[in-house]
Amino acid sequence: MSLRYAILSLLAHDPLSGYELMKLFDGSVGYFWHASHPQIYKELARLERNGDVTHRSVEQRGRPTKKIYSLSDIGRKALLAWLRIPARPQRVKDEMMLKTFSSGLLSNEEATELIAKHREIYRARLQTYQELERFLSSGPILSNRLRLGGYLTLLRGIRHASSYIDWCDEAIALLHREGEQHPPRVRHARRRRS
Amino acid sequence: MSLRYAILSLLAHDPLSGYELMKLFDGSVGYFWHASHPQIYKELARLERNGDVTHRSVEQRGRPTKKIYSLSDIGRKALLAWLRIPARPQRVKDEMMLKTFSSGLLSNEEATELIAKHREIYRARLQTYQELERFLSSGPILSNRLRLGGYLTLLRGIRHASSYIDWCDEAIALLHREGEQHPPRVRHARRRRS
DNA sequence: TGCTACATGTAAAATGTTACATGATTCG
DNA sequence: CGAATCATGTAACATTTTACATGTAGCA
Repeated sequence: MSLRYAILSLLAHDPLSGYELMKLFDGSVGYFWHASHPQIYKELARLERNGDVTHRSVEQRGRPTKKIYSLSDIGRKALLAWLRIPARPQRVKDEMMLKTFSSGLLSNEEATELIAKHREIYRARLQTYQELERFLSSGPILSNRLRLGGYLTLLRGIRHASSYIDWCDEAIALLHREGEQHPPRVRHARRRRS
Repeated sequence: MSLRYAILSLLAHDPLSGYELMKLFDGSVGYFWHASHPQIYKELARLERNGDVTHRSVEQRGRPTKKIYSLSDIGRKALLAWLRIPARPQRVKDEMMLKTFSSGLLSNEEATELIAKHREIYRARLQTYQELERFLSSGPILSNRLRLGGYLTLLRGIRHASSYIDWCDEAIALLHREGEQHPPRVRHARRRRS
C-alpha cells in the first residue's frame, strides 16, 4: 500500500519519469524506501488509471522517449490524507542481526570479520550522507519548508549509519574480550547512555 | 529465503513450537526479524520435508497438542554455511521517513505531533530493551558464547531506538526554528559526530 | 567489441499479509 | 459471560523479486 504513497511523495517534490524514480529509490531516498523497476512501472500505470498522476511523453534525440509523471490534485489530496495518519513503526528485517544472533556457532575471528565487513559498508554510506548534508546545510534548504523534509530524512540516515557503526565497534570489542581468558570475576557490559 | 534461516537460528538455541516461534518474532527478536503465523507453519513444514528440522508431538492436559521442532544435523550445517556468507545491508522501509519526506505539505504543528507520537513509541521500546539489558548483563550471558549473539542484537536494538529518539528531538527542534521568524543570517544544522 | 547508461515494459516465482476455521482453558 | 491465551492450520490476496525482452548511444 505504501509504495503508492512513496511514489506520490517523490512526485510532490518534482515531476519524474519511472526511470528517475527507480534511480531515487536506488540512491538518495534508498535509505528509507526501495522499489524495483517492474514495481514502479506497474504502480505508475495503476496511479494513472486512478487519476492520481498524469504523464506527458518527452521525446529525446539518441535516447528512448520518456514519460514524465506529475501529481494531480486528486493525488495531492490522497497524499495529504495519508500523511496525517500516524505511521506505524518500521518493521526491521536485518539479515546481519539474524547472523549475529547465531554468531556463537562461528569462531570469534569469523564473527569479527563479518561485523567488520558490515562496518565498512556503513562507514562508506555515512561518509556519502555527511558530504551531502554538509552541502545541503550550506544552502537555503533549512528555510525551504518543502525541502526540509528531505533534509530531515538525510539526518535520520546519518544517525542510523553512525549508530550502526558504533554497534559494530561495541560488538567487536565484546567478542575480543570473550576471546581472552575469562577473568575470575563476573564482568558487566559497560554502561551506555542512561 | 531468509525466513528459513531465521527459524533455523532460533531453533539452534532451543527446540521450539510454531507458536513459540511466532511469539519470539512478535517479541524479543521482533526488533530484527518478523514473521506471521501462516508463514511460520508453512516454512516449518517445508523445512521438515527438507530434513532441516524434526518434530515430536507433545500432548498437554487442557491445551492443544503442540509440535516441538528441533534442528537436525543437516539444518545445522545449512545454517552454518549461510552464516559465513556476508550479509547484505538491511533494506529499510520506514513509513515514518516517507511521511517526513513530504512533511512540508503539513503545518508545523501537525508535523511535530506526528514525530512526537513516534518518539513515544521508541521511548517505550527503549525502556523495555534497557530493562532486559540490565537484567541480562547482571547474569553470565557475556561469558556464554552461544547466548552472546542474542545479547549483541539487544544492544543493537537499544542503539537503534535511542538514535531514533535523538532524531525525533532534532527534527522537532528544526521544525520549531522553522516556525519562528527567519533570522537574517543563514543558519546551519548543528554539528553532529565527526 | 563488449559494457554501461538510458528507458520501458511483461511474466513468473517467491514472499508476506489478512481473513477464515476450530476448540479448550483461564482470567476478570 | 466475554476476552485473551494456547495451538495449529488453510485460502485468498497483495507485494516484491528475478528473469525475460528490446533497442540506442557512448565509452574504453
